[in-house]
Amino acid sequence: MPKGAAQALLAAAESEAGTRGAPPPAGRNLLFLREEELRLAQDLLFFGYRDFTAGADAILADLGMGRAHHRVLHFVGRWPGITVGDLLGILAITKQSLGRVLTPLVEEGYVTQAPGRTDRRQRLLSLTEKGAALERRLFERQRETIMQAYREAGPQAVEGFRRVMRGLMGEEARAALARLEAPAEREGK
Amino acid sequence: MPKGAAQALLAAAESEAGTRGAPPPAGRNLLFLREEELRLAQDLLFFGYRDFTAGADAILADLGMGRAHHRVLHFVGRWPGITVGDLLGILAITKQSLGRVLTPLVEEGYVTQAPGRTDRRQRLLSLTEKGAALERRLFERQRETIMQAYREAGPQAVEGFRRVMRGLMGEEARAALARLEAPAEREGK
DNA sequence: GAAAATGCGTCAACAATGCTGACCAAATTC
DNA sequence: GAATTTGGTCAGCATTGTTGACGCATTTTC
Repeated sequence: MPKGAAQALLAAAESEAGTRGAPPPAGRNLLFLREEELRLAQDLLFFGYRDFTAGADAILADLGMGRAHHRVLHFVGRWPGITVGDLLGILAITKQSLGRVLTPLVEEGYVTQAPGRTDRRQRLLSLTEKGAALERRLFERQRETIMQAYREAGPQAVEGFRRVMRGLMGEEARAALARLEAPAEREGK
Repeated sequence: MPKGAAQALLAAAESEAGTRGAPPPAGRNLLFLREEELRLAQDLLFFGYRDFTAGADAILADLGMGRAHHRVLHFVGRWPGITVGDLLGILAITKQSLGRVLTPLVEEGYVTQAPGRTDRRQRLLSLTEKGAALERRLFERQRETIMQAYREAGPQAVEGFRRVMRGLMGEEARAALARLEAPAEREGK
């Protein structure tokens, strides 16, 4: 597909998507282009996500862990002192599924649990040094992948990537992300 | 970390990401900002991909299928007449894993197999009407998600999204994607 | 202060989707 | 005609998700 066509395609998609109102041409062909564009997004997400996770997966496999362990390490590292309930909310899995990876992580000394100060039923989760070290190792691996993609694409593309990815997320994920990005209000509220 | 700091962090990351050029401060701090930026990418990919697939997953669950079935429907639909070997290459899974979803899809009339014309060992895969109908239903569901994200983000962001996602992919995935996007040379080569 | 709700853990069973290893049949290639 | 390639299948295993049902400690509510 020549570059000009891609540009036209974008413009057409945009105009039909609805801001300005230049009446779209042909119609049938335009519909095809739009569909092709969206199918490309499916492809990109499949290949991109798979390869993004591949590096960390390899490290984890050596330790007898899986992607689920990484997620716990990632989000506990991102939000130290998080409660089990909040972690369940972020991951959107069941307590049993989380338990299967969290319990071993605690037993093997990657994660610590501390009783909540205001509510002693809670187990506030944090990474141990060992856990932080592993998380960092996994991060460094993914960092390479992301940095390369960011460098190749350029800063403007990065901003666009962020905007689109945010748009793909549902309400709950956006809320969770907002909380992750504003780590101020943990203890208080 | 006080709220102001988080704001400053985001702003700084933004300015470093690129357009305006106030020279970035400290350096140690700058390294930290870069890391935050990359961790955000991890978050975005996790939440975004999960929610992107959620809609189709729900439809599939009703039919007793999973994401793996969808992938087969998607890529067979995208490349009618694909051989089993090529499909294995695109999905990057084992023959056994593919067989577990492909065989039922054939048996239940979603996918047809035709012996290759030049090489009769091959089974050229295509969607039946039933298969195309299901694939379309799944596509329509994801289309909504993507279209909304694209609309919210704007055409420039879409281009950036594509560039970054491409950058995340490894060599093999890029090659596979290139073949998918240039569906001309199927039979011949 | 008793009752209800909440936070967390656990046992048991099941499903989807990866994997390895082994082996077979048909067709093609050398 | 032997070796290779393409595809299928059986058997077993691991990860990670699911329901459903309890149990315990603690907090909240009446």
